[in-house]
Amino acid sequence: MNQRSIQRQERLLQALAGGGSLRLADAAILCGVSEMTLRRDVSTKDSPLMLMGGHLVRRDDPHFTPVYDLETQQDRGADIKARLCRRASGYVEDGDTLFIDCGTTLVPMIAELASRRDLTVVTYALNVANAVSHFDGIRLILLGGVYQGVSQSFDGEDIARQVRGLGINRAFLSAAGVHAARGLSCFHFHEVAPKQAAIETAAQRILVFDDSKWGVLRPAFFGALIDADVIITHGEGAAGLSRTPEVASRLVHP
Amino acid sequence: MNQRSIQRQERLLQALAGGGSLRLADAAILCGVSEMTLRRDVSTKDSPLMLMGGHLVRRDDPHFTPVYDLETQQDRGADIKARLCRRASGYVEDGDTLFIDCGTTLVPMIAELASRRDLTVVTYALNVANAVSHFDGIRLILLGGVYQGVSQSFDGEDIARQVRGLGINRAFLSAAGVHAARGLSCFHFHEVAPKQAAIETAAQRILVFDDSKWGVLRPAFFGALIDADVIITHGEGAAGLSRTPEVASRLVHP
DNA sequence: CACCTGATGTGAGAAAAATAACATTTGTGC
DNA sequence: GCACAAATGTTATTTTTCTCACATCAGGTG
Repeated sequence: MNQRSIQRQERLLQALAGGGSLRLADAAILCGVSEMTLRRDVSTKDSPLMLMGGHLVRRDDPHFTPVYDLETQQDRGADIKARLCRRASGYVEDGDTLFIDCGTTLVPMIAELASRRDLTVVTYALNVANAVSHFDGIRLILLGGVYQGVSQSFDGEDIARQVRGLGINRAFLSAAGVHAARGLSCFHFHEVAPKQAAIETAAQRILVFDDSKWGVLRPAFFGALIDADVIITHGEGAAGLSRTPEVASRLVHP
Repeated sequence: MNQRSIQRQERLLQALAGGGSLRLADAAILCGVSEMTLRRDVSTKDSPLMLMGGHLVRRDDPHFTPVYDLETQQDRGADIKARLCRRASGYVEDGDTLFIDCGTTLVPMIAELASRRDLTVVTYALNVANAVSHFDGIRLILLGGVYQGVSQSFDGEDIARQVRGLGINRAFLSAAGVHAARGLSCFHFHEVAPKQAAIETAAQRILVFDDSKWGVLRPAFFGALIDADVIITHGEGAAGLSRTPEVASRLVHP
């Protein structure tokens, strides 16, 4: 990718900073080049922009990334997560206050919550908050702090204290690593405090993970398998757990 | 709009809850109807969905709407805000800690910040946080709390205390109403505390508003004109301010 | 300067999406 | 069951977007 091309894309990226889209024709005028040139810029794999029906959008804008892909579907991961989440949402009851962990695993669950009444969602993840914010019927409490781009979540000094101050019925927990002997781990240390606070205070702890996490260790440990009251997973993970006597009874298949 | 149509849209809305887009063809299969039917559903004015190049996306989000529309658009509002923000960003210096108020007025400024070094942005608005989160180079501090959909911002008990605990160089303030005699007002009472805390603690207070706000009173007052060290506006507002002796010197044209 | 190379522009044709017109189905009241 | 209206499906047509091949331009090098 050449220097000018990068400059142009920087410029467009700035124009799209607040989200939104830019018609290709307008973008071409803005950059003083032809539409074709921009098409070429964007068509490289690692471009931060993509083209959707004649409009430029940020490739990482969650509003535009395809969700489903009913036909082609190499997106098995998303499909599995959706199934796990559908199962997980079965535990939610009207009036609940839910803790929803960071990561992408639990995001599909939010759509399932729309039909419930009088829910409150507590989270420290920006992507979760964005998803919840679209539902007028769900009260959203975001625990703020310093933003951590890698996990799309916030690192606040007293997030743990705030969690303890809320009456959380159900905590939905994700993990980047789940190990029969070593328990639950994640990538980032700032996630440990809120996760532990949620485990500590929630009336029910529900762990959701897909089997790519099974048998894996990540740097930051935050709990043991028996900290979860319900474990929702599939495939390898489910097989492994069912052979683990002390938690086998908590396992739920999607 | 008929009952089934509404049901279908509800369903699709849920599928898109976590953000994302859906190919029209996939959506048609999902709903068990033809593409044409969905097109018709969506083509009504008050549909929550819109069609972009064969993909369904949510319409509701304010930043879905095209940002620029160089030729056709009568989107003067956005253009003016962009100009005001470009001016406002001139006050930012490397290493600053900025407070950025809620609303849409100040969002275009964030793009301008990309070239600065070592910035920290403090905000209590979700839309501002989302815009800032795309820039790796800017540290983001989001003041959390209970989400208020109407203003896309958070209402936290001790947001004001947190603001006072931060060393804010420059506060960029928006207002829904600016009146020569009565000062600065906004729609929602929960915005008052953070705004006042920012006014109180910031080394420099920069007020940005477009002239549709001039001469207007809104229910929640949060400050006086002289609370602003710099006032960036245009048109009627600028004319009015230049006739207001005690603040005329603070006025900046874009 | 002739020559090369990479970037960009142009226009034709292919593909996809939007629209419109008309056919068919579904549902409702009588 | 019939008549009617609304909703949906089907097909054809138009419009827009995408892609490709080739022309042009700018900058460097021997």
